[in-house]
Amino acid sequence: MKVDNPTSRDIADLAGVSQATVSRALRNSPLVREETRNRIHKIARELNYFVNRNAAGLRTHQSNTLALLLFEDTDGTDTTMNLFFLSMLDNITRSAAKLGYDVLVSLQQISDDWHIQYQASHRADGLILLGYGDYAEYREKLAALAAANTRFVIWGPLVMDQPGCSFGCDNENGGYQATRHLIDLGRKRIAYIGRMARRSPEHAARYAGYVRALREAGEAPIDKLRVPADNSESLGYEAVQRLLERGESFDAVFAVTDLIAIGAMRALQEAGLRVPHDVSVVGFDDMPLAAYVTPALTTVQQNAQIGGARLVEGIVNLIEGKTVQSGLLAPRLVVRESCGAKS
Amino acid sequence: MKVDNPTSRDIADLAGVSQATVSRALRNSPLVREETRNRIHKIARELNYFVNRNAAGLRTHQSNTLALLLFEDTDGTDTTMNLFFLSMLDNITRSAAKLGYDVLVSLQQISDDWHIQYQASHRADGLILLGYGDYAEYREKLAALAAANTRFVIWGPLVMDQPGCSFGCDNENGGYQATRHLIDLGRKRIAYIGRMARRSPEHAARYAGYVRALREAGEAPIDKLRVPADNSESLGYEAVQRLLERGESFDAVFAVTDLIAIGAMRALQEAGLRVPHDVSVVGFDDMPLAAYVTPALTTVQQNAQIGGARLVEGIVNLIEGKTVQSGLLAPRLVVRESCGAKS
DNA sequence: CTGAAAGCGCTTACAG
DNA sequence: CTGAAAGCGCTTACAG
Repeated sequence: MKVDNPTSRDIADLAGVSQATVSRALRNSPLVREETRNRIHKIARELNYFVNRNAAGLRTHQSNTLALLLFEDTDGTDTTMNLFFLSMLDNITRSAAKLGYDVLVSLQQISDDWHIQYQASHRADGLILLGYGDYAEYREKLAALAAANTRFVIWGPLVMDQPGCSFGCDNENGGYQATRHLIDLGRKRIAYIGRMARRSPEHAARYAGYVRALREAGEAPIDKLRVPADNSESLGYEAVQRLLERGESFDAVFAVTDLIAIGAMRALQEAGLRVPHDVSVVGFDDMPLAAYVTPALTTVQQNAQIGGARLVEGIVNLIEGKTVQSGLLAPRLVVRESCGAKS
Repeated sequence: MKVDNPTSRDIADLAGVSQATVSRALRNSPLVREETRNRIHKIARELNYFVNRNAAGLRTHQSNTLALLLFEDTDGTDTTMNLFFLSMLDNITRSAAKLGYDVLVSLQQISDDWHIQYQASHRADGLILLGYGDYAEYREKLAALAAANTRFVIWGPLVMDQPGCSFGCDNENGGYQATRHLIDLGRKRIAYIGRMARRSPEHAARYAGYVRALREAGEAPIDKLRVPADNSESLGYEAVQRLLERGESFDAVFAVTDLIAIGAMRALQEAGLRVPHDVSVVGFDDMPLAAYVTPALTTVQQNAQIGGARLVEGIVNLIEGKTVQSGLLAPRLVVRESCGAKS
């Protein structure tokens, strides 16, 4: 009665039916009589039997597995994204489990050789790509994936003509919400710190939202209040220093990331300016740190929960041969202390 | 020349050899003549051919996959662990990739039905278990896994008679280092905030290290300076308040986690005590937040990098039929500002 | 060094 | 409702 590595044939012998019937019963085929089915399930449970996925996969050409490829920034210091990805991972595995998929995780450098092989080797039925990187390089790889008929969805900005299907944060909307919040608080001269280049579409979109909010309020963006900065605390710090040295007058800062915002606050405070009394600061990302800095940072939060679910839904639909529309998810403004809305 | 879903047979036809030779060549068997091997590799590359893992796995009874099971605390609020796990995940996937294994990730509730099936279904060759939870429940599940002949390694405390093989932080040593650091700075009355119950072996071990350091310095632990607290900021805060209300005199706090330490610092500062001038504080975990609080927290850091590598090494050895010894990894004291060692 | 052949454990048309 | 049979794409003893 005890079999070491039971197969469907062992179950069949024990149940006195054919192996085919066992296979049908375990997949809950309506073709099998209920009594028979129950008997087979019972025996399988007793023997700790589980369908051999390799055999099933070989037969059906499916793996019921999604490959999640996480691309890391080359410098490796950007923990912000990692933290966001973690909650994504959490939500992706949950959503995938609900739909009967396992998740294979691989951390990659953008420069790595690419992973057409996940699908070609039947290890995964489709790919989910997460991670920001150099856009130009990224794009070329996506084209290669598409050319190889690989099914994939991307988390990231929606870009024209980009191969494949993507979901991402509506950065323009987020930039708008952040700026609008400052305007509603009566701020008049709002500095922008961050990149604007086409190579970083998410920053560009946030900037576009900033401009839209200003325009809507009848104002124009002020060039002198725009300081380019990559995503780091020290660059945010330096950017504000530059603004102060130049003697620009401003009563608010929209920092394109939380890290930049935190550096900006440090520079302001060192210069004797009070946040938010003298200058309001908004960030973007809602990294865990944001709630703990002083004053607690008001910022824009991407919705990892819905994002993860959408990605899984998207790739599973692609796997099932359905058409999938790219889409954007509206972020949420998290109001804390750094703007003076609460006091 | 273009084949849609090429198999080894397609390669064989193109190369004018048998399918068996293709299989051998692709696995770099020395049996195949070099010239033949190269020719086959070239054709495979041109066709974007990758070995069907299901077929190979079915034949060899291997999946070359590790299942990483992350157990979450039931309350779901404990981001500390999640952050640590993320860096573990990173290191685990890297180490696994080096040894030719993929990593399947699944987030689980301790209460979930357990996953003997990962191995039984040939989806994974072995399991890596990460996550703290109710110890008694945990243990029962481990016994079930062991009974089903599942290969697994655990990240966690080393416990007597625990089924399976485990690697973990040497918490006793960490508690010792933290306390020793305080003693070396001249602190005399060192409070301990954290649990001590047998149900949380890691806290108990940290406490044991605390006691050892005191004893070594010729002191005895003072019962009145010991306040039980679970892992949260507010409980750390309350613990110190209680200490202060009771009028205990103390010049240092060893908090069994960073979150507790941060709450403790808040309570001290609100009471008008200066950290580290009046009271030194050490934490444990080195969560990302630790570097950013004021004063920056001195704490004990687990080595996720080595930890991840050891787990992978361990499970792969088990898979290969080798014997594996459980082991502990010494943590590292990260000296920042909260103890006064730097000033 | 290479080939013919068996077989891993399933799923699913086909036949009854 | 059930069974006999084919076949998914590999790996590997066996034979030469």
